[in-house]
Amino acid sequence: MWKYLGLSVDWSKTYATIGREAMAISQKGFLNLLNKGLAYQSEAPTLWDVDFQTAVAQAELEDKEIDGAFHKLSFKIENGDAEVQIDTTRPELLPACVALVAHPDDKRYQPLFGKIAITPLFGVKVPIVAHSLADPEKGTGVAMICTFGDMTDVIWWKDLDLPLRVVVARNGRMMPVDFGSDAFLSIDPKLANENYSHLAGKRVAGARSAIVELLMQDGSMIGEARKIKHAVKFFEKGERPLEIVTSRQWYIRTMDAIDPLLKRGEELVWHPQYMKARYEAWVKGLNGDWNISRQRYFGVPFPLWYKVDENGMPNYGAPLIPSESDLPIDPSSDIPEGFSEKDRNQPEGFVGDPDVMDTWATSSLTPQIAGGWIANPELFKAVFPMDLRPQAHDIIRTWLFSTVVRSHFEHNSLPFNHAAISGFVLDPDRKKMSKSKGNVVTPLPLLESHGADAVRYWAASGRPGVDTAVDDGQMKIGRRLVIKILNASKFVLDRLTNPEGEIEVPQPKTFELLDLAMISKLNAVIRDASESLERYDYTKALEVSESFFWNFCDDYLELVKVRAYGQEENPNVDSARFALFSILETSLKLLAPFLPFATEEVWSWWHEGSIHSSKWPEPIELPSLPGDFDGDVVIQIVSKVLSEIRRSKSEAKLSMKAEVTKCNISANEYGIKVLKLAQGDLSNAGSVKDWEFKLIEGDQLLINVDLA
RNA sequence: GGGCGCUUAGCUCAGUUGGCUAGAGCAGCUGGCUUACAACCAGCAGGUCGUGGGUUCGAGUCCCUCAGCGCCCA
Repeated sequence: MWKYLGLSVDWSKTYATIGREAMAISQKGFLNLLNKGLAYQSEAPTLWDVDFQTAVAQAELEDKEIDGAFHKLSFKIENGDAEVQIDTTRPELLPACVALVAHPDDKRYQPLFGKIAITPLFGVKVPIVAHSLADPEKGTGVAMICTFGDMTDVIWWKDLDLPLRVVVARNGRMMPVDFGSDAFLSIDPKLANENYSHLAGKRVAGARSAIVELLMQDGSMIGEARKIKHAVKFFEKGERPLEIVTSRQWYIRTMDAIDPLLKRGEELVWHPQYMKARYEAWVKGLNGDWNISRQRYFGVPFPLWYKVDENGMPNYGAPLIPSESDLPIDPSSDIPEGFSEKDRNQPEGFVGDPDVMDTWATSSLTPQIAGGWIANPELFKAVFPMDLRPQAHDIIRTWLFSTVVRSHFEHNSLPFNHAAISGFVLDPDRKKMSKSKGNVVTPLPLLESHGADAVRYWAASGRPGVDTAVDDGQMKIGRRLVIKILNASKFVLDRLTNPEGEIEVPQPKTFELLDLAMISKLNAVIRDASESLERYDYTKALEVSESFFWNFCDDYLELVKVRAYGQEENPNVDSARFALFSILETSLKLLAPFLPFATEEVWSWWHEGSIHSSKWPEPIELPSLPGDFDGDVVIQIVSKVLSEIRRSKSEAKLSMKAEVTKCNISANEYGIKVLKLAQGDLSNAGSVKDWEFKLIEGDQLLINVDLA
């Protein structure tokens, strides 16, 4: 497909993010972080997908609005008859309740702070506490704090130094719990365990309906559940809300590096510039270190083992680290130095780290992988930091961000100097494509029906950062430009072909004003297109080149056509042919990045090598325009007269070939000078038999056409 | 709820630091076989620049308000 598109790729320099090389680089990168103290492991509450059975990082989260319901529960207060009512969307976590919380300024509940409430069904004593994150507007204003219902529970647990009561297992089921044990002290363990037996082993959703029934029977649920919509965290690929579990995970210390990472964002040149804001918003919004552990089968394993003590407990504090030259390793099959396979998973032996790395932990090293960080240090030195990261805007927070993080820590530099952020390709109705909607337009059929040049022409009309709909019309215009190039090239080259069939470009002794003016316009286009490309404004570069070329075909080519045939008496044939050739050759080069196949085809008509490895055009050096003539103005004046002649014929519904008996011009001295110099070409192009010039003051150019 | 972007002709889009009567292509309409091209050419018509204010001699452009659309995030 890339070849079909005409991408100029060095196929000897491809890379993959799976395989031994990528694995070795991921592991080396990780070990370097570990050595610098920038990677650490911690036993902490982690967002957990119960279906994928793995931890999930902040970058992979997605909030989804789902249906939920508030359940109003009544808690008794110790030593008295008073009650307090709470609203919760997750009644099944009642056995995990560790406290009740209200806002410190909430007058309704201030008298309760410091008192003890007793959970219904389970008889667990929980303190009533104050915290500013409790929302007085939400439900009754009192929330129950559980292990862990959401990220706010984690904050409360940390801030308020609360105990843990884990009831949800990593598989998403209610785990066995013994009420009466230290963590689950209850005033009535027998009843608590009896109630819990209805929940144990059930999935969260099943446990919810079971406990609602128990609460109704018990009388501690007030009224019916009230349906609400609320935002819940999901793994972006997951189908069930995330749970929060406590587990051992590896982290990269990004939180300490927020300021330097913001500075990296400043250093990077963004195309378009405003995309930097996305990066900055993401970095400023980070709320925890980057969790790179994943509990999956497939992935790059952490290259570590742990010694196991005599009781069978791994010593996570002192991992056994392989030497860099042994990378990549797989701790589940490779053996740390000083041990043998029979020591695996044995007391006094070792155990491999069971986890693998987040895929972004590898993708964040793509510049290192592509640059041959380990295998080809010379190449790496030459290409790193890279010039350009091209990518779409949706993965600024993942791919771009994580690559910047790794490069910052590993090399103290940016991974690339420019980031070109593209928009999405939308379907023809400007809707985002998605597999579920079935509106995906794949590139290959487009390429087959319109041709690669036409598709590229359309694609180039999408400016950096701007979403672009699949547009058949635009591709047809590209197609038309391609055909125009072929035809115009044929005409120009035919004029330059000598009897031996070779292309011969004459060096004129003198130049016609019109030819010089056109070349000076071309020079301006070269400068404009080059500058635009430097700014990554490829759309502008295409636009100026295309409109110049179209103009060249419609006006200039018609004007010099007859002269270029070389049949007139004493016309400056060489000047016309030289200009035609120079303009064509340069236009081909200017359009080559956008229409690689058509331009290459034409190029091959008289060249051996590829146009794509030819030199980018520079302004053509020529004798300057005589007197005070300005190229733009000259072309403007001549075109104006030509188009006036055409308009007259069109209005008279005549053929363009129709004869003009006399063309009457009123212009200032400058205008008349220009037109007299271009008179021959204009007469040819407009079939004008006679001219009359009248000198007038001012800048007006009046044209009166007498038709036969 | 926050951030960013978009809103200009029927459609797709240009429009630089504010500066002549707001541009292009497509579609539409009227014509034309013209020795590169009818897969083409010429011409014509088409806009209250999303709304409402403000700054200015002057606003599509700068500032504020509101509305609609889109993306990202909470």
